[in-house]
Amino acid sequence: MTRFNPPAAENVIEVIRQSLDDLRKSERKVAETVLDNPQHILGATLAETAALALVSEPTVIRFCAAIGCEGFQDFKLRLARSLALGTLPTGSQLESEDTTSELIGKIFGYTISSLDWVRNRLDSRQVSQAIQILSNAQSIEFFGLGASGVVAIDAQQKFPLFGVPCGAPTDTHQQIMTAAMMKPGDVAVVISNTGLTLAMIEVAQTARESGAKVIAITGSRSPILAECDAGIIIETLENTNIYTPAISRIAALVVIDILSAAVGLRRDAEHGEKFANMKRLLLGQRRRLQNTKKM
Amino acid sequence: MTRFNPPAAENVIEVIRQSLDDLRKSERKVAETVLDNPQHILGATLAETAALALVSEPTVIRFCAAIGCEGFQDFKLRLARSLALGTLPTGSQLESEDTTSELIGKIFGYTISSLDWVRNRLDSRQVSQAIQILSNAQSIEFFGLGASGVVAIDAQQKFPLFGVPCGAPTDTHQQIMTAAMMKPGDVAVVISNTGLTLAMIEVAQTARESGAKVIAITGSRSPILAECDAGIIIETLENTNIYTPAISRIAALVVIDILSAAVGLRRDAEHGEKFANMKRLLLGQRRRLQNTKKM
DNA sequence: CTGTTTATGTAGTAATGCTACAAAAAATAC
DNA sequence: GTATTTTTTGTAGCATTACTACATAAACAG
Repeated sequence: MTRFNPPAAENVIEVIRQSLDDLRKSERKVAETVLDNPQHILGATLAETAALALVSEPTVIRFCAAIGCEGFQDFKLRLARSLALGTLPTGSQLESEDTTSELIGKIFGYTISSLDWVRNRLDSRQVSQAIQILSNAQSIEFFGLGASGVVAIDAQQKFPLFGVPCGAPTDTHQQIMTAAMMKPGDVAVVISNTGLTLAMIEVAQTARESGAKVIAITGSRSPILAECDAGIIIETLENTNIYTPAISRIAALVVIDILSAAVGLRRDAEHGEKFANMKRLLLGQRRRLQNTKKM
Repeated sequence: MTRFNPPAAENVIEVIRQSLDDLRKSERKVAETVLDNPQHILGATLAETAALALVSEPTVIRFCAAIGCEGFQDFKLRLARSLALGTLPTGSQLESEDTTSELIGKIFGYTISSLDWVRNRLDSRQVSQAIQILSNAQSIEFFGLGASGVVAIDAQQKFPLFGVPCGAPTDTHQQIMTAAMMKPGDVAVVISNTGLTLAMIEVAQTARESGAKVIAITGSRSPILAECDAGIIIETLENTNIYTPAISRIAALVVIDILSAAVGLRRDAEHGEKFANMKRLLLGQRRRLQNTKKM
């Protein structure tokens, strides 16, 4: 009776992909048909789906049961939910005739669905490894150029909140100097979307030679990983359109959020209380700025 | 026959809310029932929904038609899609026992649904106004501190791609100086999540006195708006949890994407071709960095 | 090759969504 | 205020749809 544990679904599409091997031959035909064009299945009826997969209707139903759904209807609902994110960017080619509302919808939609895509491809083991290293860091330096430089600066603003002193030098000379001055116990986080930028590869090498641990955050399985102790790959869907928002930097910011939250939670017991004060100090800063104003 | 133009749906829940006034009495009962507990309707059948709203089944169907759906099934699918975003953050309180996978899921989920929230509350007229001003700018200066400073730097990296020279001074003294040196035809974009930071208010005033147009990007209907020619309010849901990702900076980046894309599209005819070159130059820059390396 | 298990399809059933029509309510005209 | 039209809502029936019991076919073991 029991074939395998029914995967408690959240993202059906992902579940189907993972269950592919456990399915029977004709059930797999259904699975492939669904994966091939999920959007179309949404509009289709049970009979149509069966015809499309060249199987009988009950097989489709058994397929639904196999992936943990109550029935075909339930399956379609879950599918709709999964597709809500993945579907958003359809027809999101920006056009100069677009109204502002359309532009807002398209760019937000594209950003949201891209983030979903990134999430599904993020390797939690890579992230765990990075957290492990960061948790034990005495100090952290973030390195990046261009858009990745923005991410580095952002990270440098977040981590101190959890009791880790850190920096983010912005120009290549400062970066190499800082990397050269690092010492065992320190951690260097090198951010490079392409992973090809030579200046960044060099920073990674230098930091490592100085005895620091090196973590890379990059957009693909790129050369820079060879110079690092841990690497987080943020896979974004390439989009050649000029006006397309650069999703990689936003995805990287979210990863920074994850890392800082994880490190923060680990240090919670020790530094948790300090945070409330920090926030009050920041508030005070805003007041004090008024007095030091006119240069 | 024709009652009102059927709203081409995207987010059904939003459509329902907007259509409330145009609906008939008993259709509105259905609408309210759905809005009251959309999650429950997803699992319900047509008959159940009708019973819950104390109306007949055809009324429910007419309701579906009125909000632009093909029928009850179609309505449920669209509802599922809308809810996919809105439901994500449930139970996303971060806990120190969370596994890395859970952490990733929660933070991405929170970010995604927050962006959806922001999108639904963004006033396209405010954005249009900002686009209008930016399109005519001779040069643009972005101002921000802390997390907003990161956004300013990001913006300063994007806009030049579309033919607008710009800057983003980072410390308060540079900011005031730059603001004081601006001239008619220039545009200052002042980014402040709180909208209370005095240094930023001052920058806005100074820039305006210099004859520049001033645009504010802020988190609420805040005092800084009084000093500006246009304002974009990015409403984010406050979350007091320490480790919660700062959604406002990410939302602001998306807004920057929208603004830059819009301005870019407007200048398309003139500057569109230049972009391809720009990208090639950037690639070359990566190579050249190797030679200038060792300080 | 035979018996057993597993996988798939056929045929029928219950229920679901939908439509034609009628009743009721509201609006308008006189 | 009544009559007539228009609009709104409900009733009853129909066509489809999803699903289930059973039978057949395929795979496998001995």
